[in-house]
Amino acid sequence: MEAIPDEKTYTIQQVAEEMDISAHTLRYYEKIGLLQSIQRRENGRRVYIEKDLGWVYWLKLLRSSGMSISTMKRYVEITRVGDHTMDERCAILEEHRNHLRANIEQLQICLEKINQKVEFYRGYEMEPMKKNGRSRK
Amino acid sequence: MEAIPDEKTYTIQQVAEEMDISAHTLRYYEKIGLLQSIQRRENGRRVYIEKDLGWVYWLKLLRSSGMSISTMKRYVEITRVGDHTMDERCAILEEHRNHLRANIEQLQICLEKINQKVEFYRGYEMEPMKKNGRSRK
DNA sequence: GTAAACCTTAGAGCGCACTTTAAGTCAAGG
DNA sequence: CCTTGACTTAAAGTGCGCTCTAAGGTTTAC
Repeated sequence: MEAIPDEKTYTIQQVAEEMDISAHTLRYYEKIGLLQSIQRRENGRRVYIEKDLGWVYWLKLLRSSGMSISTMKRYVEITRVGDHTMDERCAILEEHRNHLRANIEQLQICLEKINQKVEFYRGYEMEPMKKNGRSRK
Repeated sequence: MEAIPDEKTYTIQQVAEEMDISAHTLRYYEKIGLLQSIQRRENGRRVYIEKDLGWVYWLKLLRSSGMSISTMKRYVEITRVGDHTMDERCAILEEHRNHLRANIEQLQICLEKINQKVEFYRGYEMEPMKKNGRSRK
């Protein structure tokens, strides 16, 4: 699979440290099919190459942006089978992007309301008069 | 506890619908102490008033912005005991706000990278030449 | 009257994403 | 040789935040 003869390789611990992910999680991701074709030494130990680190990076990014494991699995699987799945890959990312945008927007609204509350408390500290009601909607 | 004589009241289902939260979750929140002093009818059924809806709204907001149940509990408990806990309440909100801001920033970075990927796919669809590598860091 | 709809409780179950455990293999250092 | 420590596996366990179930009580509509 690899054409490059002397590519830099990594042990599971090295990947864990470099990519800031636990070795447990790396094995877990491989087991459930998120990381595929991780090479092994003769003794069975995992050998990671740059391409694998690239995947770890990308998977971490998708996870941390809220994509579910099952969606990531779908993405990985169709990426594996060839270039003819570009359309669906794109569609998955676009849908995720929409969720993400909505999510960010929602969080920004929350942030504003929390800010308002903090300011209310700050005002109260200055001048404790009467507690006013909460507004909603 | 209530001075207003004819305040509008709500059943658990009405609250569930109006606030878009399940009746199960309302009971659960009450059980774990997030919703306090919900009144009851003679037959034991819950009666919610505006103030309670205000709390539901606020709790939903905190949850959806990523505050943990246990932090919300702390917030609720100190709010209950009186105005001398304003400082701690404010501190809780400020810390949460910091997390939230960091979180939003992180998500925006993710969004950008996903956008880049989408654009790469789009470019590929136009002109499928050679698959390039993933960049990281 | 009686069936359907809605409420109550305590407690069990679930889905997700890990995280840990147990039991074993292997390689290097002293 | 023996210990140490990093690795392997399958499988069990964990924590969170609900979500559902079971068994029963009450209210409303016909």
